Amino acid sequence: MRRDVFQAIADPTRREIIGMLSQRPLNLNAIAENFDISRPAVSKHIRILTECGLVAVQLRGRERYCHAQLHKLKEVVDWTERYRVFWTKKLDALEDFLAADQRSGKKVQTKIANRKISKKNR
Amino acid sequence: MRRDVFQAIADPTRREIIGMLSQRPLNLNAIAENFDISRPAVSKHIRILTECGLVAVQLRGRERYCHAQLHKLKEVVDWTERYRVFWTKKLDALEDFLAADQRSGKKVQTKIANRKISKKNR
DNA sequence: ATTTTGCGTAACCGAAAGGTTACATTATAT
DNA sequence: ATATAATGTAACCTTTCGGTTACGCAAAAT
Repeated sequence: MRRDVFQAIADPTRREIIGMLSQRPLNLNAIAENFDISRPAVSKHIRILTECGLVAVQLRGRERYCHAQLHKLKEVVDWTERYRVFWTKKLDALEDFLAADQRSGKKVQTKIANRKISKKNR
Repeated sequence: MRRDVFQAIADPTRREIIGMLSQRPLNLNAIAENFDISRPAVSKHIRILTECGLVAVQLRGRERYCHAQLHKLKEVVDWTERYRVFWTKKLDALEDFLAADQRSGKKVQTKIANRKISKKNR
C-alpha cells in the first residue's frame, strides 16, 4: 500500500470526511450517516486516512472515535508552497502573455525556454 | 473524466513533471527522457495535467511545448489553508495530548466531542 | 441470557489507473 | 523525394480503487 497523503486527499469523499473530523471527532457510524455510501465503504476510507496519518482512531468500548490529524497536511502545503509564486499577480501576467501567444501562434518560445534554471528542485 | 487538480497531483510522476515544467517549458520527448516509463505513458500524464489546467501545450511545428500553469494549484492551497491552524504549535500540543490519551486509554473524549462547531465548512 | 449496536473483514464486482507495444500522422532534415 | 523525428492514438494488460453484500464478533443495552 502506497498510502501517501496526496493520494489520500485525491478522493472527494475523503476530503469531506476530513472536513467533518476537523470540527469534532466522530465514530464510524456517525461519519457514515453523512454519506450515501455503505458503512464498510466509509470504513475503508478511514483505514486509508489512518494509514497515511491523517486520522487517528481512539477506541472507546465498541466505538471507534476518529480524530483528524491535520498536521500531516503540511506535506501537501510544503509541496504547493514551492509554486506559490506562480499564482501571484506578476506571474499571472506572464501566463496571460503565454496564453495569448498560443492563440496567435507568435514566436516567443525561445524567450521562455532559455529562462535560467536551477538544478535538483524536485 | 473527473480530472480535478487533487487527483492530478496524486500521482508522484505527475508531481515530478510539474516540478520540471515549473523551471522551463519542455517538449514531450524532453520530459520522457527523465523517466523510465515509455513516451506514450508520459503523453497520458500530460493529457491529464492539461485536462485539469495544470499544464498548457503550445504547438511549435511538430513539437509540443508543455508549460506549467501553476495558479491552478491555488485550489489545493485554498483547501489545505482551512486546516493550517491544525499544524501550529498550539494545536500540535492538543494532538500530542490526544495521542497520549489514546495510549493510556484515559477518558477525555467528551471534552473534544463538545468543541463548538461551525456549520457548512466543506 | 438474549438482543441490539458498532464495527472489521472477506469475497466479490465493475471501472479507472498506469503501463505497454504497435501503428498512423505530420514536420523537418537530408 | 525520402528518411527521420516528435508525437497522438488504439488496443491491450494488470493492478488498484471504490463500492457492494454477507458474515462474524465483542460491547452494551434490555
